[in-house]
Amino acid sequence: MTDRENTTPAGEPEQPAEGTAAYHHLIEGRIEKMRELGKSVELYPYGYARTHTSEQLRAQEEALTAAGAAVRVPGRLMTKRGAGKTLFAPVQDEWGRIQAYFKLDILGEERFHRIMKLVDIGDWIGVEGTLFRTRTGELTIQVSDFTFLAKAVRPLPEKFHDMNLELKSRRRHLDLAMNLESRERFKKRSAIISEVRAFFDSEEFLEVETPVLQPLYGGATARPFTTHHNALDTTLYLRIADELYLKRLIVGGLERVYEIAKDFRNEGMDRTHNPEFTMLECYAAWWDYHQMMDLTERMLRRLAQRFGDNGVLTYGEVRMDFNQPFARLRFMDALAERTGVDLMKLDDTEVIALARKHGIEPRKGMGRDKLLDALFGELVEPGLTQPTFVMDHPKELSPLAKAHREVPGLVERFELFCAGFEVANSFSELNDPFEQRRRFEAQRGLAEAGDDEAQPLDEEFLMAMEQGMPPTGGMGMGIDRLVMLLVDTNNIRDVLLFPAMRPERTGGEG
RNA sequence: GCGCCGCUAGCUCAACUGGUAGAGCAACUGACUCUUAAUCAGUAGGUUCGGGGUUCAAGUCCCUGGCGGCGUACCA
Repeated sequence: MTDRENTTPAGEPEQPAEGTAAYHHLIEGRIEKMRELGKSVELYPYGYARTHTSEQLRAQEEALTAAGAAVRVPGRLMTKRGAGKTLFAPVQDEWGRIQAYFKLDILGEERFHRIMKLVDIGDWIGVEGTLFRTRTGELTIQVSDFTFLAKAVRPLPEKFHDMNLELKSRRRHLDLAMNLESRERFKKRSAIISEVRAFFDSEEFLEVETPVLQPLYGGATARPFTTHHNALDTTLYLRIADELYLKRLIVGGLERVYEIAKDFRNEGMDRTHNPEFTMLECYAAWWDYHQMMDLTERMLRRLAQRFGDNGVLTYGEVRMDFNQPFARLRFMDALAERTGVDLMKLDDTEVIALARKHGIEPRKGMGRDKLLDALFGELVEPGLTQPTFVMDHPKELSPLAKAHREVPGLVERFELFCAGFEVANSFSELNDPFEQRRRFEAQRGLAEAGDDEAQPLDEEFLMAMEQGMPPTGGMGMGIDRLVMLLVDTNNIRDVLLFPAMRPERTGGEG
């Protein structure tokens, strides 16, 4: 939209600017009708005594019809199909639509004129009457009376073309009003998150909350958002992960904790990345990554059974069967298989050569292990369509993971891949404070070499670990990605009610 | 970041090698007492994203800025 739209402040619709734009004429016309309507009805009443939702009417049709029961249903007027002295108009509530039938004979001149001429598409009304089926078989309310509930001064979008993704994302209220499948998708997101909570509750995890505003960020490799606290006159960061605080709770003796919360990462946005996103993290004392793997598998299977087709999910062209035991693949084995080389035996220059051979140009600050990770992303990840655990990653990539109990240079970590993208990340958590300090120091080395995502050393976190952290397994899962998988979309904006958008402006300076 | 494509009525979109900017829906007027993308007749609605340029003439060509989509790179 342009600034034109902003010249009609919401607070004073009585005095629309004398604009030349047609938009004003549409709004002016509606305001004019509202004035007329205001002479006979309350324009903004305080509530409505509903007896049924549209969904309940369908479910209880037989009983309601037999009894000739009067029902009262509020909703939004979606279209008007007038035929002289009658009017059919579907009324839409959260659960769907119910058609209302207005008839001059029944309503009388004044009320019929009101619905026919003064109530606009988009307005909210409550209809009262009895149920019947029309000649064509549609369940309909024979309206004996109706109540005006709220005015739509601004018209809704046109009804039978799809809005584009930008409009849907920027004006989510319109998307939700016009597209019932969009509503269903977001309701499903809610149901998925509820199910995740139910799962963790059943596994006897405690849901906790940790700070969003942190004096030091950590727990992931990413650039943070920075803000300032006035009273303390200090810099604070929006968290990039919950990890370091949740581990302090483990130190404190809470043995199983989880958190579902927003993380913030100051990086590029695209089809699969939003600057703020919802993360699940969980930690369990006495567990290692094998038990976390089992937990993750149980959780995904439960979600696939509830939200998929008996444990089978369809994502684009891909069918994923979550009933079968998930594949388990070692990071190095997968790379060796795709490259034909045992990478453990290569020195650094040979790794660089191999990366170049596969089109990966080493960037500043990219160590050997980051190159391996890039190679993995390039060669292996796209092929991981069925649920697959990738295990035992190089150490440098995972400064918070415990060294592998058998293979030097690796850590006990897994990532879960489905449909080619990462769904979960987990490790046997490092709980040796001396080793943890050395890992932070190594990260500092990376930072000095130009890696601006390297993790800063967190002295307070180390202090907690020095006071004794039990053996612990941890796991993180991007909830938005999970929802994308379960609702079968490849765009994160389809699963975020209000995805980040560039602010709208009225044009450049020239 | 980079590359490609796009931005025209409230919404969805047309407009040939530069030559008077159109349609459907929405709106307005009228007809119609079982419609459902209701139908029929008529009316109105435009700073063609902003700025600059070339030209007798620019929605169209050039420059520049804004916003979006897709691809690509990094990250979940």
